[in-house]
Amino acid sequence: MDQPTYYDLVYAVVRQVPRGQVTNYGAIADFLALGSSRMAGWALNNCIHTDNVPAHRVVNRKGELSGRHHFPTPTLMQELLEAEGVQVENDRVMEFDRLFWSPAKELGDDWEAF
DNA sequence: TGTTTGACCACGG
DNA sequence: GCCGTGGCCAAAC
Repeated sequence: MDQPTYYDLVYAVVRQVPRGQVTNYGAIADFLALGSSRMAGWALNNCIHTDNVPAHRVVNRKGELSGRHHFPTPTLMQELLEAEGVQVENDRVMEFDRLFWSPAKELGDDWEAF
């Protein structure tokens, strides 16, 4: 395969994000011990080659839809979130603190089992 | 093979 | 509370 292992881990974590909730790059990077949040972004950048990865549920630490421009259409990310009941305004997730989903907190440190 | 960039984050001013 | 800088790792040029 032409994709490194941690890419699959990022995809798997993103797939575990419940509908109607969101997470951020830092949480994923820290949970997978990638070493830097940018790796999460790089992995998500490659997710365009992979299906079943709800990348619209991944935003930056401010709750902004930083990756919307990488979607097929800039508005698709917001559309998907709103379709799941997440209020999005001015390209930012409303009540982001309440909708935030932490993999380390929900899945636990001994995840890895997939 | 060295430099630049990237869907970021934390810290300091 | 906003802006600039550093750090982090990997891939593209």
